[in-house]
Amino acid sequence: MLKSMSSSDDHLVSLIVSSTGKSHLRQIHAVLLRTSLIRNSDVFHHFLSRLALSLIPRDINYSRRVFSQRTNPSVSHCNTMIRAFSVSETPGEGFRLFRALRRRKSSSLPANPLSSSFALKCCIKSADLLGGLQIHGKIVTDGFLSDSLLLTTLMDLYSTCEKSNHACKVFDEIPKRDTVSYNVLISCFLRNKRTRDALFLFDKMKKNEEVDGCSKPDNVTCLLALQACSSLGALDFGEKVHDFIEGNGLGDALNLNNTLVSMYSRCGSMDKAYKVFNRMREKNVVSWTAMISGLAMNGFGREAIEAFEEMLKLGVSPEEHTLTGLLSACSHSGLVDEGMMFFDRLKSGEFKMKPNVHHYGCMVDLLGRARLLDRAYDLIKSMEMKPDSTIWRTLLGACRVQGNVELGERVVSHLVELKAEEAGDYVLLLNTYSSVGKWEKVTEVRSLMKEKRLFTKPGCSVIELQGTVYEFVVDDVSHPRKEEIYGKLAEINQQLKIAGYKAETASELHNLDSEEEKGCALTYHSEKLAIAFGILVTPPGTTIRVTKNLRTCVDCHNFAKFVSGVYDRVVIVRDRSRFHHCKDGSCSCNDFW
DNA sequence: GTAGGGTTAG
Repeated sequence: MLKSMSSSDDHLVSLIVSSTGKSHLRQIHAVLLRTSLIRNSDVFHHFLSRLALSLIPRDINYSRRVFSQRTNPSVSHCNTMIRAFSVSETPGEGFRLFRALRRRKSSSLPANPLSSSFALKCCIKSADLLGGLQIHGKIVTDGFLSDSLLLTTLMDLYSTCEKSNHACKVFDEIPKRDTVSYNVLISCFLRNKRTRDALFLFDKMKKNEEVDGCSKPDNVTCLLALQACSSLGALDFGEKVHDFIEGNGLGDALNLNNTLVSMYSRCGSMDKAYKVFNRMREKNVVSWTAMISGLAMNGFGREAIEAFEEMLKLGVSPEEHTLTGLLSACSHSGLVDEGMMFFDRLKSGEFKMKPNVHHYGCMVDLLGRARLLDRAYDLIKSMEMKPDSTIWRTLLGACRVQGNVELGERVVSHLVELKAEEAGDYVLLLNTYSSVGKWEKVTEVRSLMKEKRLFTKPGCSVIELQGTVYEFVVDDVSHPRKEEIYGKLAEINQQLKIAGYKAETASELHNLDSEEEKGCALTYHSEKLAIAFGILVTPPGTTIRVTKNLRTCVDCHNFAKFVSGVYDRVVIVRDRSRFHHCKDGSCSCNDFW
């Protein structure tokens, strides 16, 4: 049966949907109440939708009031309200409304997949796993398990709640998986640190696409895959994604090109980053920032400054990220005067922004490297905003390098105050003590760490060979070729010793627990294992690229330098904060250890 | 326009 609507209702509806602003809607509301037209379900729904969803800024209180005045809301009315709550600051209310709706046994309101969908959105917004599990139960009893869209939303819920295994199970149950469901799972893997699984899935999509034709990677997939490559430093895989982008007509997408520039930089391949950047038909501030930050990370400080100046010349206004890249370029390349000059210009308002916590962080790093520790401390104290733990850690790192015990202790007390102490902080303090021979203090810190039950994060290094990513941890024995790898490492150690390499493990107490247990047994850091594996399985002359999750230590840094000379290989190690391009026995980095 | 799924470039 077609619903007939009188011409005046029609007029009213068009008035509602074209209404602008809250006062306008209030007037309409008054008319609706006066004429009793508010009782008309359709008219009411149009009004509620406009009020709850289209009006910007939204007024959830007004919507809630209007909704509660309705005596017999329909499923659609409830759905609109649940949806409104899902984008409000009180998503929990949406979930409660859903539960009330589904509990109303006496009512004849039918189960509706959209109710579940909007309620899931509410749970996603508030990361409410329990609520999500309840909705999942309802989806099963309501018989909605064949609804792919609904299941995709459910996956997103599990992803948000860090339950990637649940998300995988739901994915397996989706009757018809398409590009979006794959993308949700990939983003779930990225969010939950299952980066290698994300790449595996990208490959699977490409293969499946030939079979079913509806899971072809799109620009979102490529963006996610490139992010995965960036975080792993997986250059070969990144190039495969790049080829796919070019081969499928996505080569002009600005966001993809910007991400490509960033990916190549973060994989240590500045020439490829440059190539993409230069070929871009369209560039925005993000493109420039990606380039500047990439140059900074790889130790090309002067080039980063040149790029920044060229950007200004072209009339592109920098953003906060741009300045972060620029200042970090100065600090990483030891360009103290330049860094200070840019920071002064930033403070003067020339770039139409105020320095943020990241900008201050770069300056603390810069001053720390310039051995101006007290100035760095004063700078932190002068900040308008509250210094975060990262900024204190930067200073702590500088204290360790320069053996400044007194300031190091003070910095740790700030971290304690912030309730942000980590094992790594105490390791830095401990190393500061040991660098000046305060052994009783070293023991004290060790027992303090035990007392506080602080454990160091395991170091992990990855190396990619022909698109496959291999992962190593300290003293890794999980690799099938472990004997060969350890054999190779022993050989490398011998060769390096001849060349003058001396293991330097005393100053870096990176692996406290095992070191104590094993006495003086040899401990192999993950990056050494990864480098040895690379030497073992690649032909002579091949560049070795290793990515590490933590900062690399002095010893491994020296190890990489010597390997580059003795084995005539370019060794590129990316650690948590920068690149070490080692060639002919020396490193591009400016870190003075 | 009474409707629902993924991305937040640096």
